[in-house]
Amino acid sequence: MDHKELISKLVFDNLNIPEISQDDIKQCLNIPPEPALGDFALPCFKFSKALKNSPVNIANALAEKISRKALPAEIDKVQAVNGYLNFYLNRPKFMQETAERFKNGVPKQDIGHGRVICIDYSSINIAKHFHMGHLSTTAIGGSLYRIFNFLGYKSVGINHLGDYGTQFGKLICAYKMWSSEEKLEKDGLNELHELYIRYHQEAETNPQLDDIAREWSKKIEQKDPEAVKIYERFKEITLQNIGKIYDRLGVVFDSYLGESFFADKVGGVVKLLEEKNLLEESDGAKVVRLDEYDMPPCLILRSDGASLYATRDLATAIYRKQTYDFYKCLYVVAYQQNLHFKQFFKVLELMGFDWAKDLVHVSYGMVSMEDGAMSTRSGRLIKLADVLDKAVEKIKGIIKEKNPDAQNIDETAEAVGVGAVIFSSLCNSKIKDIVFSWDRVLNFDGETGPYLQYTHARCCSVLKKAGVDYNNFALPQNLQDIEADFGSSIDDNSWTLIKNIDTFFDQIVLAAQNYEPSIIANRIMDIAQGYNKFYFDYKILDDNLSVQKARLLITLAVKNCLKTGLELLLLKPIEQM
RNA sequence: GCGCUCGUAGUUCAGCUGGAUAGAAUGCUUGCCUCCGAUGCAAGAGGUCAGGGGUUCGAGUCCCUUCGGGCGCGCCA
Repeated sequence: MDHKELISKLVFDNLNIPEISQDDIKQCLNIPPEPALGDFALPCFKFSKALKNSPVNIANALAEKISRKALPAEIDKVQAVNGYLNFYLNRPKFMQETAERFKNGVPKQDIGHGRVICIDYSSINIAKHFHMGHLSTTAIGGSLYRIFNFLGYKSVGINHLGDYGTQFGKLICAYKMWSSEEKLEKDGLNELHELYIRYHQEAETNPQLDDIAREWSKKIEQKDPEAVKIYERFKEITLQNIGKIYDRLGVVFDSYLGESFFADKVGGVVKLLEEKNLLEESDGAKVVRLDEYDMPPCLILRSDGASLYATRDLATAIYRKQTYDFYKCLYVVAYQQNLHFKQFFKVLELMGFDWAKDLVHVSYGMVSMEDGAMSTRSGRLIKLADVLDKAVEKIKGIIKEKNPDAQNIDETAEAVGVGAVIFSSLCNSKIKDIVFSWDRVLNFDGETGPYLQYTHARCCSVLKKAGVDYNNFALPQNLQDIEADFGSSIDDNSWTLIKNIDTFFDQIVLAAQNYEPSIIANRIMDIAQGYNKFYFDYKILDDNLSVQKARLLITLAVKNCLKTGLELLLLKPIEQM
């Protein structure tokens, strides 16, 4: 029986209000703001009317009545304060149970039962640099991918490549005029980036360029061998470059089917829309009216008959449902596109697909620069690779300074530097906008990734010193038969720490429900802070082996939470740094 | 103009279905390594939870309204 169940039963048995059930009482239970006020509290204000008495008197009477009989072993005492009925758990017992429960890792429940979660994330554009604006979708999606797998779902990562559109005609036009395979070979994505910028500059004074570009676009669609060859080369260069970044970030994809794949599959969608009588002509274009739902119409076909973003998204969603039979399909895309997703989800629903309700737009805030939005076209952007490199370099300096004898400095600096950047992107609510700042992204003090990794390494270090084989969760011989004594480390900090560990799994579930990795980030931050204070307050390797065993078990539980949490946030739980 | 969204210490942010004295981190000031990793720990200072109404025994949290920032609103994605 869990504590809420136990406590609500205790109260129910002593409170005689016919219209209030044990379940109602359970619902009312909450957690006091600080440990000094107990572990669970029942506000008695609601009973005031029924009992025609003041909340203070009710709480006092309940406390007395409950305390008169013997309390269950889990509960230490019951106290009434200002109309609240406060319950105090037995700390050593609870700490022991929790630490034992987390000894072999974070205990898991299978909530997913293998159901498929499609996650459309990162979804980069061909021929463009991976810049800071792309980090959120990649980090959030990559983290959700791991979170859902952890919970027993089957994640399917989809990189819906931006590989379709008129910009590729422009790029080929620019390539033919100003570039060559030699230059591509040498400068790769940088060359493509420069061509893109140059094209837009020159097109302003030379409108003929757009005509040539349009020709090339048409040639790509008609599968003209030369156009396709050049275009495929652009794609190859992009994927090579960005693959390196994905490796560094630790994100994976199960599919790279992009827009071009779906561009010639929109016919079926249009036909279906016509059959359902949803399509309407308007100013030469074909639209689905959504007035009834307080939304502007959803554009399906341009006046020249070409498909649009929404059309291809409809085709893509149908394809994904057929291919993966997903339980949910997530789109990790910035909030600018809120309306687009609302519209396209609604259109799918109107088409009669009941699974439209399983599509979720996971929207997040945007990253901008101090002087405005990032833009590839104008060349105002900050490349992620540069940020990662700078972070790694700075970390390397810190390690060399503080821990000159460290092993594998390069490897460690890579894990910590990259981790710091990822963490900065995952630690806040995803909806918040971020103004990029070098100072902020390169600050490693306080609530940062390095702090978490440091704390994990610190745990490993103590455990190792004590002879704990933490990879196999085995205590050393000399502690095996000793009874752990938790009684000597039950202050409020240690207590809060253990309670944060106790509910760690629930937080992971909450993070999944809200598609919000920052919930996990906040929790492991609390655990790390609590542990660092614990570490300072107590000697882990106490001479008294019973005490030592208890503290090692707490350390192991902390380590396991940090490891799992870090991994779910794409950070590496390194063992020394 | 309409719609969505955000507004909490100087700054960046937490704050579970409404609950007790609003919490961290970072600036800043100042302590702590003869002891398990000082990338650590602690103390001080810093708040009209944007303003105003309302619902409630109780509002940072819910409702209305004003102000301010961001985003979106037909042939881009």
